[in-house]
Amino acid sequence: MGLYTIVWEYFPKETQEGPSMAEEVFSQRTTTCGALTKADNGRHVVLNGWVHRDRNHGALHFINLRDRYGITQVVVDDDASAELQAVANELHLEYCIAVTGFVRLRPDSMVNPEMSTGEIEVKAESIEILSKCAPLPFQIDDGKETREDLRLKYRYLDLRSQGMQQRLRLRHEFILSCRNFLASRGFLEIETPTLIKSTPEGARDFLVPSRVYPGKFYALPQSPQLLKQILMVGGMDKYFQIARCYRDEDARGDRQLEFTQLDLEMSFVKRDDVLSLMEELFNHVFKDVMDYELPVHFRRLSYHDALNTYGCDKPDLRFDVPLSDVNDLAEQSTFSTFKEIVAKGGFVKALCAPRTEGVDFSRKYITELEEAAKIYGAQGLAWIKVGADRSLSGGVSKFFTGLEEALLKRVDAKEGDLILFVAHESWKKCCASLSAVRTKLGKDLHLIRKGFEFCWIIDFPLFEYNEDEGHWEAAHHMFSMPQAEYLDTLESDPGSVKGDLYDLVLNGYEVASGSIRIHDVELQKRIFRICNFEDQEAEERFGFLLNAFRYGPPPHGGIAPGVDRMVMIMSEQTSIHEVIAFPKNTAAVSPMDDSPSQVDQKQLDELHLIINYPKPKD
RNA sequence: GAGGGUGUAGCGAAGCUGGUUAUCGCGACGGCCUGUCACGCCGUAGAUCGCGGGUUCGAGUCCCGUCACUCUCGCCA
Repeated sequence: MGLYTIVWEYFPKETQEGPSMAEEVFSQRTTTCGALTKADNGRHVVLNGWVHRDRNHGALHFINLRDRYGITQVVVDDDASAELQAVANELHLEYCIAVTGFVRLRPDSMVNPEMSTGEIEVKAESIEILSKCAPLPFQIDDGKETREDLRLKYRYLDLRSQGMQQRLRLRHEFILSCRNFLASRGFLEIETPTLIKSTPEGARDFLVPSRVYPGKFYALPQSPQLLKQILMVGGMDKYFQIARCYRDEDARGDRQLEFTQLDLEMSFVKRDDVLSLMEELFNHVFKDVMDYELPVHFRRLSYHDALNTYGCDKPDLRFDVPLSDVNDLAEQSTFSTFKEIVAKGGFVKALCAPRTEGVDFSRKYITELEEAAKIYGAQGLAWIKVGADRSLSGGVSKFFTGLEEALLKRVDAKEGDLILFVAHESWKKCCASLSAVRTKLGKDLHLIRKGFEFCWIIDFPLFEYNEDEGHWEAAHHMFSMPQAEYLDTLESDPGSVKGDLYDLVLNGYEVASGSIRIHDVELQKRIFRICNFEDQEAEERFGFLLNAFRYGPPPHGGIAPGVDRMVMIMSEQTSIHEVIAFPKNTAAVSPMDDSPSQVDQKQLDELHLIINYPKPKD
């Protein structure tokens, strides 16, 4: 960047056009491959870039020269010197070259309306090969899917593709727009350390051994949670940070070991202040970056309603297909499986798959849907077809005699639709399995609308019971404020306590999570105790936070949108690898540099580490 | 930790109920070509069919094991 700035300043525009100067003194780039138009006709230019296409007609030679800014057609004419012809014949794809020449208009019939530079071409006077390129391990941007591990191994080549260039640009613009907005609202960007104290907050920590203190470790932050709260105690009032976070858990398409959050925290705010700020932020950013108008306010759903209506706490609202409670109808039916589950206090829920052109609700397809439900714990998927004149047929229809109209009305079914049921003793598993069916239907029946559908999920439970460990733990994290009406019943009925918690959901992905925080020592200790941290242990692990809270902490709260996921969704991708320059694969390996790798014994010795290798499997 | 999918030339794919010389496109290499823009035309090389074992007269194809990648469950406040 600095280099080009210097060149521009050194050579004001008028002198750039003098061929002798540019040619003799500087073969430095004078313009980029996306900049030239017919207004530049006659200009003398130096372009740098890569050979994107090479069309050799013998005496006439076309080269598409590409850089980050675009593509310009370079022509080596039949009147070119023998020397220039020789260099042109030597070119191959992805050679890095410098082209000196004149901008000229293309003949009218040769204008390419597909290219922004399609009205002009550069007649080459000389071409310098800056560096050659070995035969490519895969073709860049040829429209075909290359195996991802190969793309990641040669990421530097993959990054040259138009898609990666556009997505990393979008990511830059997204972050820049967020920064600008937050700065304009008085937020300070403050960096917090990435070597911090390990605190058991949920995910497994990445640990960094201390050389100076044998047996002691730093942890990489899972989020700057406690540090940003302490910044609030420090009177910083409004803070944000583009924060790298680390979690040593198995990766997925939308989860990396390390990821980036737009972490922010505000003092003297209530929940709705945070929600409003985020709505304004994303309205600003989507308009700024994509010219996309979001609604001023996002829909809000309680956690309970989200599960009950869509079966999950991150519903994709780009299509409808709501879930209905049918316990009462199941009870009146003659289907013993349903009746038994209802009798045990379980749940029966149903949804209606709309008749869709080109999709046959065959037994085979219903089995596919059933498989999707079973992954989330359903024992089976019951079904009924709605025929002409609204008659019910197939599946469990015979058990619903006399209940036909009530059922049709409940799930809002029409002719040709398919009604699907899941029954389970657990409400969550019932919801989750039918939600999986809903999600599959959304894709298969092409129900998903274009666009961006945000919604808030609020009123989450503060605690969840951990069956394995035998105690309550924080559903979100231990620093979230219980809603005021539950303050007296925290200990007596943790399961019913709702927190001042909020998630932001976009197109079926959780894209941000936050809460109003606790800022009272005694309340914080009560939460620790409920989560099985006795005072002494809490003091050891979180003493620095509790100490800070003894010195006039302000009420505060915040949220942390995931940058990778946001940019992934904005660029219509389904993997965050597509918006990260150098991602790791699902096996936690970076195929390009082959990390993680072994280290020298000397390094281990300095860190006082002995490796206890796992025994090989028999 | 568990389940599904994939693995055939440098890349992307085809290869049927097992059958003898494993096919196509792109790329590479050589040649021709004055208006292309995914240029075109002619030719050449390039594959232990992920790896190991088994069944069989015969395995890319069937079976078992294993590895890699990938999706999902668990896990991820």
